[in-house]
Amino acid sequence: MKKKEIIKLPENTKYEQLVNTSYNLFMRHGIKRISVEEICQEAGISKMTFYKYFKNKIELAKFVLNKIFNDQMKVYRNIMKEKTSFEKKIEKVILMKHESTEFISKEFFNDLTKNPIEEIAGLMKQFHEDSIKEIMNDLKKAQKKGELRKNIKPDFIFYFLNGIQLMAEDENLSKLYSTPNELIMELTNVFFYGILSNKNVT
Amino acid sequence: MKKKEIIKLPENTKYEQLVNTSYNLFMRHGIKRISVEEICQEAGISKMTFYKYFKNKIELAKFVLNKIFNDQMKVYRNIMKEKTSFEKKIEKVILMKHESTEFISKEFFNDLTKNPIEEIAGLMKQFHEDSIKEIMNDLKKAQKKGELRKNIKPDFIFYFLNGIQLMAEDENLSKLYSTPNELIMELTNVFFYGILSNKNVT
DNA sequence: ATTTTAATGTACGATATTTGTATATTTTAT
DNA sequence: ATAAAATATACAAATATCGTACATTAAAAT
Repeated sequence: MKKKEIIKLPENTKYEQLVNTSYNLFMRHGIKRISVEEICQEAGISKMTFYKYFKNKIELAKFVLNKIFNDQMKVYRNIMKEKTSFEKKIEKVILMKHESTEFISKEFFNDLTKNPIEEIAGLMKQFHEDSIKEIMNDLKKAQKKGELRKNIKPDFIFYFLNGIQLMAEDENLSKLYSTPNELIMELTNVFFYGILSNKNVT
Repeated sequence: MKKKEIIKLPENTKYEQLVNTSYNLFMRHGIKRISVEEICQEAGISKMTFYKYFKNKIELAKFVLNKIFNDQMKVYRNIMKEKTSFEKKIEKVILMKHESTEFISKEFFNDLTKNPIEEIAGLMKQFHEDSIKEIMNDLKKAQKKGELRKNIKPDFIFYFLNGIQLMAEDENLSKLYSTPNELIMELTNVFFYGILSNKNVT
């Protein structure tokens, strides 16, 4: 007789405790530095309970990252729904991006880019592509509405966005900034404001 | 033929690099979480060089803590030398204490109190006693000058200060505050302002 | 009250990481 | 060219972490 496969998932206090504390710990110290036992201690649960909900630390990290990503995209979509100018929206998005990465420590960022755990790296790539797709869509719409220069090819924008991602991962470039946030902020800034339709350009 | 025992210590770039980066890493993550290799990588030195200057991580940590303590005491003494009212000085000291612990992460604090490495704990105790002694002295002086209530026994103040230290280490008390800083701030506040001479009291 | 279920604590072998040192190589200054 | 200082690499020994098994306790359901 095997054990039941169905586990009542959410709304569980222990479960939420686990997710929340690991979220905080990961944010402050990255994934590598945090041990399962530390998470359990901090969350006030036993190790066995941990392994009931998550196969291992990586799975938990993936879940947490998912949460972060989805939360961010939710905010992004809400901003895009607003009825202000495209320029204002972009401004807000940049600000949002900046603020949301503000608690993300250098070590967390490094865990995700420099010495990434294989699985996590894949997840991050997925997230990146998804967000690119969605943003691209919005950009195309904006272009049609004349809020962006018409003479920029969507493909160019796509590769430029990828370039930004790569640049953000370049440690030589990173060295020029005291925090990853600064670099990312700068890059997105250049990206968005650099391609904003000049009022005199067709 | 043994190697020379004398090593030219300071002003060395590598040496300073080592001390500074470890200071930063310790502050952000505590001692336990940081490995020697990580320090070396971050500082851009080899492990061999590390072990030339410091016997091990603990010794380095002790050195760094020493530096922090001495720097703090220097600031304290400078404040005490000023020619304002005792009340104002205390205010400044509290502020200084608060600010100096502001970069000290929760994890660093925990390393020093909750699960302390034996040697480090001893050092911290020493620091604590030294500072108590010095502060006590200043308090006695202030008492003589009538800036503090005369009817408080120095011994009481001594034990009260110890009590503060203990309270700061009590994790049940800590839970009431989001950061250790807040708790410490509160405690010192109560201590200093609670015993400040009421203008109507002899 | 008794049974089921869920959570915990302890212990443990298997891995993985970290430590501190030895050795050979490279760099720097003289 | 030579000596002194720093580095890279490799490594055994010590530690830490992982994931699981088992016995125990706590809570919930019957």
